[in-house]
Amino acid sequence: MLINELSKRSGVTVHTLRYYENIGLIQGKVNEAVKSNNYKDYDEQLLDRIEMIKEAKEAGFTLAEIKHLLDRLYSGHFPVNEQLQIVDAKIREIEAKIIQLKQVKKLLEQVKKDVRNGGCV
Amino acid sequence: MLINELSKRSGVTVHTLRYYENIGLIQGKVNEAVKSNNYKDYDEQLLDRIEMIKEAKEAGFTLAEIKHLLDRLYSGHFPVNEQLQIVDAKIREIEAKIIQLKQVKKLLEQVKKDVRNGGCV
DNA sequence: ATAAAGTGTAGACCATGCTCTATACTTTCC
DNA sequence: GGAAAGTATAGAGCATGGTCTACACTTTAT
Repeated sequence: MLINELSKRSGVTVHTLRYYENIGLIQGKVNEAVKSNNYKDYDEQLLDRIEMIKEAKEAGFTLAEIKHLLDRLYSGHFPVNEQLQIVDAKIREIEAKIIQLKQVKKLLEQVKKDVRNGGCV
Repeated sequence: MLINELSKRSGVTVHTLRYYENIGLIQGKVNEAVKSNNYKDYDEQLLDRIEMIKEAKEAGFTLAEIKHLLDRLYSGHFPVNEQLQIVDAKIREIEAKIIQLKQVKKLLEQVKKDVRNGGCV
């Protein structure tokens, strides 16, 4: 599909998709059969990849981190052990973030109690 | 205390503290009794405030959001109900983020399984 | 008294992650 | 065939959150 369709189906603007392509996060390929233009073709599978990008972004990972992770996972040139390590490391990072968030939540719940009892914190 | 001490005790650089002061996140007050300089004095309580800033930042809140939250909580000029609402809203945001992270974690655990079974994802 | 260290303000600069503009070409639709 | 819409590339601009430099002044230590 062309970039416009990818944009519509992924919900990511054409501008942003091009930005992603610039930093190597996604990649389309020019159809060699067509010589009149160098329009890029984007694979269906990119939709999954973009979904993962979105999720990971929401989870607080930088685009550089996401690129690194996806590149290695999709490359197939890395031993399973290494892939597992990468995924495990990310899982541990996420767990750490969850713990962090729970702490903040606890802190806010304390603030809530204080507000109820004191008025001013 | 002066900014250097605040920096050392909070673990935040002087530069960053000044940046925080510029955007109104923290505030020192000039000692009116001293006329030879306009060095600012920072209250002990700021240490708690800075801790909260750090935690909230880690949790993914922007400085603007943190400022807004802290301003309102520490102002004392808002009815308790409103304060509770603000805190509750933040707590709900955090809960949403936790859920998001758990989803990503699940996704990664799926990836892990795929890696184990297939080799290539 | 003088050097070193600290303080204040202003503004430049940087990385990240977009977002938009300009330019030029291609395709599509009427 | 000609306008409208789509595509590509390059580069400017923007918001956030710092980070650093320059400059002028004050305080502290020797």
